[in-house]
Amino acid sequence: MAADTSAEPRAWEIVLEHIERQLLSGELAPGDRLPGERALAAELGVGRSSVREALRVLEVLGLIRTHTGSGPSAGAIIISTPGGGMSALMRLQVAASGFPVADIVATRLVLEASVAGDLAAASATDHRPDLAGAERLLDAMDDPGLTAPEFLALDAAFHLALAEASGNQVITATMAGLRSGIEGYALAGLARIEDWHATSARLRSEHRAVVAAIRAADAAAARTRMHDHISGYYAETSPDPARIPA
Amino acid sequence: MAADTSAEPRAWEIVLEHIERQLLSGELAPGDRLPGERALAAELGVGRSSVREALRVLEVLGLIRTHTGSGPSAGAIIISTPGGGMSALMRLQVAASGFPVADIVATRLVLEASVAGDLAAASATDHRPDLAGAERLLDAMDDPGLTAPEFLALDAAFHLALAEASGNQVITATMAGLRSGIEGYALAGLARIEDWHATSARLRSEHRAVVAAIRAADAAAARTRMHDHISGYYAETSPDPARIPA
DNA sequence: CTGCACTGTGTGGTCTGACCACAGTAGCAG
DNA sequence: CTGCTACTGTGGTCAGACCACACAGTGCAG
Repeated sequence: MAADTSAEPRAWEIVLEHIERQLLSGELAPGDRLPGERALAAELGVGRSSVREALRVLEVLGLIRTHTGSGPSAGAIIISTPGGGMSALMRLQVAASGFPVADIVATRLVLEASVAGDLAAASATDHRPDLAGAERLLDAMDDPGLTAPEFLALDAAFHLALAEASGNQVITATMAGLRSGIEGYALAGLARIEDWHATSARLRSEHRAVVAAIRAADAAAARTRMHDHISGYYAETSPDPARIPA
Repeated sequence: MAADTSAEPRAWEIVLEHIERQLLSGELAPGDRLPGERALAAELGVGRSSVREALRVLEVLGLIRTHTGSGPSAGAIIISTPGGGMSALMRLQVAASGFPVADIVATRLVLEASVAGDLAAASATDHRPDLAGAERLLDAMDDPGLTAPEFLALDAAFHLALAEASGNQVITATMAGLRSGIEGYALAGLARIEDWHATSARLRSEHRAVVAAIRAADAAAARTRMHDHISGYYAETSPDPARIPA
């Protein structure tokens, strides 16, 4: 119960905070190479294993990429791929029952409807969003030879492409994570679909309708169409139809 | 270019996947204790340091909590505190310039407006949301002796309380993370406020207005009031007024 | 002089063994 | 029965060793 002002951080936390500080101060920036593990350990007065634990965290969080060997691409390099860390977080939290699937779907609903509305609004300005990538995916989804899982992968890529078109990296990364979190459920839900051919046709038509609303700069339509699209698919594949997010 | 089907995962990934599998299969559930690090290492045929790297990741992600010593509370225990992992992720991504602050604010805007609207809609049903905690925070914010940082802390808690009242754990955790990511900016932005007394009064009045709209089951008003509340504060404290999320 | 094989060096990746602080528990002394 | 003392097992940390890898230089063969 003593008034411990220090709290004695663990060794790996020292490393993490050191790197975070250097990141905030600009001493380290994306593209830079971190000092070697041995050098970092000596510099901070901790063991190499503690350094490695911190680096492992940074790697999973999508902040660094490590390569063995020598040369300019070797070592730990600062990157910024938020999607990876978000996906790992969501996947594991779902696995540990920290995130109910229904909440993930509800969040996706909110974000995607907002993205669709924003894209439509942007279409009315001179900063028209680039939907070429998304539409290429829609064309690919028209291939009748696709299996259901292949179709779902393209579907996920389409939704992600819309998020990217919105330009909001946080929403893009979050949606990538949300999608990863429910990927298992999405695949399992396929079994609940009676007529895949009809469902696929409906999904494709809904996708086109969303894009059309965006291109027409009809924000309200874009929002509701995206909302109904996701909500409808979830209702069709959910094992518990009672708990459908509004 | 040989057809490597294995790809030889790294040792710590083996551990991570093992635990994730056990989580998904129900073999491990929140509250359970993981085997000791030495036992896990022996069981999976990896070194203890590799096990520790995986556990460190799980800890930062908010999936386990570790305690030294002996007894029922010692060891690594499965928990589910998504907020922690989300906060670390956002904080570090902001530090590494992976997440622009403007995108975080924009995301917060979307989520909080949605939360406010949903709470208002719920107020019209018999499942009225519990706003007692949020209102207690509002009362605390009326204390004229508060410093600006103290006020901001209560403000953050208030917004989080609303998210919690919505019952969506994903949104709650995400908002906690978003908030952590821009905490530094929020504190730095205080310097840009000319008349803190007036700003504080306005913020408090806006908070009350949002809660009033929720209680009145006026979803549209709740949404717009929350939207304007956040957007307005950000406009006041942003160093770059040009980039205000719509 | 050119080109290729070889060795050198530094990187992350991993394992092992050791020690520490800590907390509960069993056992002993009173 | 009470209270103290070792004991045991936990995570936390460190040091050292070895490996695979990839580049950089060297030196020999042509």
